Amino acid sequence: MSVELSSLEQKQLEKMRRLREQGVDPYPPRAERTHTSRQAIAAFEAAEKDGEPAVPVVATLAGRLRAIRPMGKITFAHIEDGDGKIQLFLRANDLGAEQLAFFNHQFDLGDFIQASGEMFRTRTGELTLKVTAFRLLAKAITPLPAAKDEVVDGQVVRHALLSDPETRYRQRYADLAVNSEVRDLFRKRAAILRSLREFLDGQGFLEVETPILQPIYGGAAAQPFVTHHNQLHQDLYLRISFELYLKRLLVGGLERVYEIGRDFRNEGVSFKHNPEFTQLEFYCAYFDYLKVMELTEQMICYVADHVLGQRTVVYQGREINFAPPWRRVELRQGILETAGIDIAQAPTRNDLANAMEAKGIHPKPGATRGKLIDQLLGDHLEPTLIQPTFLYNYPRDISPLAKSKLDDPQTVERFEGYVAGFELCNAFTELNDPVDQEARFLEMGRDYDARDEERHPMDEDYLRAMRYGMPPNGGFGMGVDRLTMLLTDSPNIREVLLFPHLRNREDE
RNA sequence: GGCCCACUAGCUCAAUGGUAGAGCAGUUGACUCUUAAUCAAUUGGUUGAGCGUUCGAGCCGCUCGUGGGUCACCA
Repeated sequence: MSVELSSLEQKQLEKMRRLREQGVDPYPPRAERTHTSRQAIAAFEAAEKDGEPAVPVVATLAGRLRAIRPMGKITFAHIEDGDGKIQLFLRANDLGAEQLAFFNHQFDLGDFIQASGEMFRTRTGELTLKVTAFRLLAKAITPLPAAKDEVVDGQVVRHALLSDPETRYRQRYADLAVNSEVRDLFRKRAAILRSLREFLDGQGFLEVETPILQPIYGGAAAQPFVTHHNQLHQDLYLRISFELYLKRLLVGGLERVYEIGRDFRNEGVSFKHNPEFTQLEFYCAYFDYLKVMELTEQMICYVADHVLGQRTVVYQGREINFAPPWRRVELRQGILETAGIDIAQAPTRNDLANAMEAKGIHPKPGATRGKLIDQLLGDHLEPTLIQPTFLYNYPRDISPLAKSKLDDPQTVERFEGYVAGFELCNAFTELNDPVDQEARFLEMGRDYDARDEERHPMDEDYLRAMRYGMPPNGGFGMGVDRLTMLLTDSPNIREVLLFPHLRNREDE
C-alpha cells in the first residue's frame, strides 16, 4: 500500500494475514442472508405469543460489527445492517469455548460478519439472535472512528462521535459508517428528488436529458469550466444551466419538460455554493410567471408533505411555513422598504448610484443599473426574507432571457423565491421573440466589459430555434441542494452533498 | 482573493514558556443476560509542515498547508 499505515492498521493487517494462513478467507465472495435486522425482529414479533414464538424463528443475519461485550463464557455483540442494529448473543455452551474465543479475539469492530441462529428475547426484552454459527465476511483494517451510542431516557446520546468536518467530508464513507443520521439525511435527499419527479410527472411533464458538454454555454451569468475534445480538436464547456436546450424542446413540440441534473460554475465556494450542484429546471408551454409561482408553491408543498409529512420545518432555529400562498413582494417595493431607495425614481445607472450614495451605500464600481439593483437586493432585502417569499418584476438588463412587461419595457416578468434568507429558485415568463432575444444578447455584449467572463455569449442556434416559433411559456430553476438544506436543517451545502468539493491535500 | 479562528494518540478533548495527559478504541487478564458492560493491568505522540526567538516552545513570532467562519465574488 502506498500510504503509511498506523500501528493499529499494521496490527490488523497482520491479523488478517494470520487468519488467511489458518484457512479463514477474510474476504469470501459470497454471503448468505435470510433476514435483515428489521425483518428478523418483525418475523419474531409476528410468531410471538406471550413472549414465546409458536415456532422458532431461524435467521442468518449479515452486517458490520459495532459493539462486542465479552463476559466470560458468553458474549453480547451488536451488528448494524441497512435497516439498523441488532444484538447477537453467543454462548460457550452453544458454540464451544474455542469458537467463542475465536469470535472475541479474531473479530473487531468494523468487520462485516454473518451469524445464524434463533431469535429470542433477553431478560431485558431486547430481540436478539442466539448465535449457533458465524462467519467473517470482510475484515476491517482501519478502525472506524470510535462512536458509541448510549440510550438515556429513550434518547440516543452519541459519544466521541466523528465531528471534524474535514474528515467527515473527505472520508464520507467513514462519516456514513458511524453517523447514522448522515445516512438518514441522504435517504431524505433521495426522497426529495423522488418527490420532485413524482410531482412533475403527475403534472404531465416529460423528464429529459440535455448535453452537459456544450460548445456554447448560456442560460445563466456564470463562469464556466472549460474542457477539450481531443479527437475533434474542440473546446467544450461544462453547462452552467439547462435553459437554452430545454427551451429548444418547446420549439420541438414537447410542451412540458424538466431536467434534474448537475450544473457546473467556475466560481467561489461558500456555505451555499459548490462548483457542481444539482439543478431542477422545468419549462411549461402556455404558462406565465404567475402560474409558475402557483406551481412552485404546490411543488414545494408536495415535497414537504411526502418527505416530512408536514409543511413546516425548523431551519436553523426558525420555523418556516411552506403553506401557500407565499408572500409576494414586488422587487421595487421590497428594496424601497429595506434600503429606502425607489429604483423607479432612478431610471439610469448614475441616478441609482447617486441615490445609493445619498443613503451612505457604496455602489459597486463599474456595475450596471441591474447589478446595482442586485446589490441592493442582496445586501438589504434578501436577509429579511425568512418565510417563503416571491420577489417579482426584475430589471431587464440582468434578465436577458425573460419577457418584458407590456407596460414597462425596462422590467421583465421574473420572480425569485427566497426562503431563510437565501435564493431558492428563479423563474420567468420566457422570452420567445427571436428579434428581441437577439437584441438582448447584443445588449449584454455592450453593457458588459468585453473581458467580463460572465457576459452572455451569442447562441445563434438558439435564435434559429426560436425563429421556428416557440410557444409562450414559463420557466423555472431551483437549486435542489438548497431545498435539501432547508428540509434537513443543514447550515451548509456540504452537509447535503455526499462528496463536496474540497481542495487537494499535498499528502494525499 | 482579504480578514478572523482552529489543527495535540485511531476518535473526542486536556495541558502558566519548564518531564505531553484523560476517556473511548487497541492489547492482556477476570467475568454465563450485557448494552457507553464492569473491573485490573497495559501499548500508543515528528503536538499540521518548516524556519526563528528563548537556557528551554504544544504554547511566542514569521512563512506555508488544510479546514471552519466571515467578507468579496455569485442575475
